[in-house]
Amino acid sequence: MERTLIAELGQKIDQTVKISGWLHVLRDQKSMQFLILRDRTGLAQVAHWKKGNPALAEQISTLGTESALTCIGKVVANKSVKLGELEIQLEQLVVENAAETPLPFELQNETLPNVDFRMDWRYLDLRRAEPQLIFDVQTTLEMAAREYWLQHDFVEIHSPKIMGTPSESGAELFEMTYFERKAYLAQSPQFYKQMGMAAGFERVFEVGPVFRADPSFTSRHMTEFTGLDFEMSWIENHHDVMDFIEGWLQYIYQQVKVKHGDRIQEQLGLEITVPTLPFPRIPMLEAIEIVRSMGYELPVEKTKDLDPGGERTIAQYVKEKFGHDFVFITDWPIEARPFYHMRMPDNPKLTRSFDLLANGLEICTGAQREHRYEVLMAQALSLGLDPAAMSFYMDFFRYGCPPHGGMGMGLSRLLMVLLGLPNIREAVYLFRGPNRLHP
RNA sequence: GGGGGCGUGGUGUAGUGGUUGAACAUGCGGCCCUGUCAAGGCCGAGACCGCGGGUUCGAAUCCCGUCGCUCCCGCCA
Repeated sequence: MERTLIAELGQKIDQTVKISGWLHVLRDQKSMQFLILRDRTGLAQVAHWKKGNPALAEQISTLGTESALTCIGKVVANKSVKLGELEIQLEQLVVENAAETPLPFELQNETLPNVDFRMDWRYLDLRRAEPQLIFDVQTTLEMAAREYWLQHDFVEIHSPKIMGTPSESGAELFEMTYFERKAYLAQSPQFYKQMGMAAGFERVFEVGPVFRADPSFTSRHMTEFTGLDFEMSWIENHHDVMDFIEGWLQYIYQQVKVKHGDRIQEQLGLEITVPTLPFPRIPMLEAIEIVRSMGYELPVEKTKDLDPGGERTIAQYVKEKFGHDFVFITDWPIEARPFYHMRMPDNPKLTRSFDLLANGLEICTGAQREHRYEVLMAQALSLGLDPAAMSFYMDFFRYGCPPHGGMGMGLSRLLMVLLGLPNIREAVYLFRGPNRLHP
């Protein structure tokens, strides 16, 4: 017999069906047993009259909640049943995998164990409705991101995550043994995305793992995460990149709202707001002034960028002044940016770069890249870098590399902001942090 | 790397110096209940209060150390 999904039971009244799922609740009474079964589409009541089959009744009594079951029985309409006004009269039960009792924690309780304990039992934690929604949303988010990229002629790439030389700073790299040599886990696809520009792909994107060896203990950092990256050629400046990001994010929000808006409202009490275009853009030095004028005290050493409190303050300003949840902080001073960011032609102290804050959280960094070989070389040298150590990268700019720019965004950070999640651990399938390598 | 907070039955909490009552919720086990549906009722098991040391007549409670978790800062996505 073919399996029927619980959501489809309404169309099967008076038919005998097979449903499979987890024992959500067992109500074991004197003469009746009610098994609430849960599959990915919903909950349904399975009823069993004990006297009809005492041996089966005894077996049911031993079942622990969360056991994996298959039930065969007749679907009957019954107005008094609160779950869809129908129930299944149990005829046959297959215990596919009994759950031991007690469970490590109660999945359906209002109060949940702390995050760390739930991470130990993540597969059980994920059975709850909220995580199921989160990952349905993530799937839609990634799908929408891809669709938008494809509609705009991007090529998908998969760059290597094992690197022979540290890219960029080198401080936050995981080192590994690679046969007889040392190698590093990529902390960004940055250089390889840019190679796509030198390769004439014109527009590339990548969705892939990113590794950071930072011992960061916060609610928004991980040592391994999924990066959403793209790079595009023939731009005028960094505003072209921001223009693209806006449209891309708007499309993602629209898709999520259409597909999951009701569930998100129902389960998280959150109304998805599709952002309007354009997003506010504020140059960094102006942002610092605004934050100061609002009475926020930046740490004295912060003259070139904002601290997280400053970011939240500017986000609050933008929300009040423009009613917007997003803001681009643009034109960062060179001190706060890597050597490959292009500098302003009329002000070499500033770069053609930006960060994107969403509800005060940094979710994205981007820039126009310096594509002129001599200029790039000079910028690297002026920051004390050794271009020879990354000659493969410098070579990209020797034989006709177009002007280009792009950005990198954290998938889980975006999901966090989108769904108002308090901790990035809730927004990732399996969390990796300085103290978390299992499961 | 720096700082704050927390650590009590499986889980979530209460208790913050005093007599063997460490409580509550939930889960677990048993019994009861004519179909339940956030089911309900009764009974029961389950914690030497993270670990080590100290102060005190007396420590879950105060102090020191240590480990674990968590949040903030730094760093970033």
